[in-house]
Amino acid sequence: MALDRQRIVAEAVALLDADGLDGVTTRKLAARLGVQSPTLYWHLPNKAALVTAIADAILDQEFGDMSPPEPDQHWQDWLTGLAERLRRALLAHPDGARVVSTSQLSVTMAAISELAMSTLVARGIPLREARVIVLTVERFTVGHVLEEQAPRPDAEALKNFDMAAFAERHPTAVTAIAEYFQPGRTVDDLFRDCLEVVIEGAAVKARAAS
Amino acid sequence: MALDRQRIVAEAVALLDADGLDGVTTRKLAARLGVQSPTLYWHLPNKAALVTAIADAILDQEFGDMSPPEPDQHWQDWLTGLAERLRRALLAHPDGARVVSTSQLSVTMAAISELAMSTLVARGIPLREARVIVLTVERFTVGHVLEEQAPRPDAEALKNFDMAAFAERHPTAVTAIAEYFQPGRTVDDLFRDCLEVVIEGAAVKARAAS
DNA sequence: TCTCCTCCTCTATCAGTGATAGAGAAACCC
DNA sequence: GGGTTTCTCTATCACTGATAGAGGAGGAGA
Repeated sequence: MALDRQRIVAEAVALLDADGLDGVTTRKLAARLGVQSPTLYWHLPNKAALVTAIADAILDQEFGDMSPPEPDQHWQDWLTGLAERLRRALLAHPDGARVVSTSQLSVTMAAISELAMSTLVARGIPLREARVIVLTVERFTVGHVLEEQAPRPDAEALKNFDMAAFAERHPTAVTAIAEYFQPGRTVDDLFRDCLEVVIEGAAVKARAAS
Repeated sequence: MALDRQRIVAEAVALLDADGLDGVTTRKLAARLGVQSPTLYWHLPNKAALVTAIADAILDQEFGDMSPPEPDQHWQDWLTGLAERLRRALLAHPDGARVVSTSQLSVTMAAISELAMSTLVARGIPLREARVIVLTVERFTVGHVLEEQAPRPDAEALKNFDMAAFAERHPTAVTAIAEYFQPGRTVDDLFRDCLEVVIEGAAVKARAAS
């Protein structure tokens, strides 16, 4: 079982799943691979490269097959599906959004952007607007999942937190969150609702420009 | 010059400006304050609390005065201004977006959300839609600035990067970026264009719901 | 067969990180 | 003045990413 880049990255993803991004250390990763930690530096220049490789692996899992929309499918629906797949990819691993937002220049992310922009252009949307729309969707999605995956405040922090005072200062926000906890509603619905805002705006912009 | 929480945070922001988030270490911060590093732990429970305090300080700088819109101002324009102020606050310091997205439960961020949601509700938008719109704007903005502040790939990485092959694989994206570098256009314009997409969608949703 | 060379992994070590234990000074209260 | 609280100190821990440089294993060529 030779040690190569691919095996390192696969094990790094497993370690990410077990211990989160802060748990991905060169020593723990090396131990899992039955090797000493400096060995990794023969295969990778540094840890940032490892994180980028993890990001690509995470995205590849969901975007192994990337296809443009069917001819009869609205680009809005197709783009919505793309954003939902991106979110699914990020949620599939602890700190997934942090990993992808930390990584520099993921080739899979670039491929996603290329496919999305060219698809929109093929539907008659001018290049500039296509880019603006795709960037908006991508950055919103990453920002949203980043928040979804933010660590819940620990018990200690909650004990020092005056919920009553917070509710008094932020009545609208607190009521809104309470309203959201209606039976049957999940975090997926919140994302879908927010994404609809973005896609709706994209449709308006596309109509205005083409 | 007594050492208190406020002075610690102020110096931490100065250190952030000088060395970036990774440069904010307890030892360097303590040295700047003329103190030994364990002293900080009497004033702060841990480093996460420090980062949250920095996030609040950064946001406070731009949102010291928060005011609802003038009676004759469209909420769309007011919300656009709010998002632009948020972006300005994040861009004002290195890794500003990373700091805010890392921080848990910033009170200033909560105040911004409360003001924005209550403002939209006051304009007749139902609570649920108001929350969805505000969350979308906030998360898009953080996601966008996070990308804006991502470290540029270093010279070493660029040398191993085959630009021609990349352009061949991603013709639309590369052309779109080139188009963006027209004289007179700046990164501010790109943000404005993307934000317009979100706000336009928000207007559509608001009309449909109220 | 012997030698060289490249590939890959090793040991040893570095400087730096967040954090804790516990001593001790200073200031304030009774 | 004695006791207590408030704050800062020294010493140390376990752990991090990273580098230098030794050395083994295997193939290539003489």
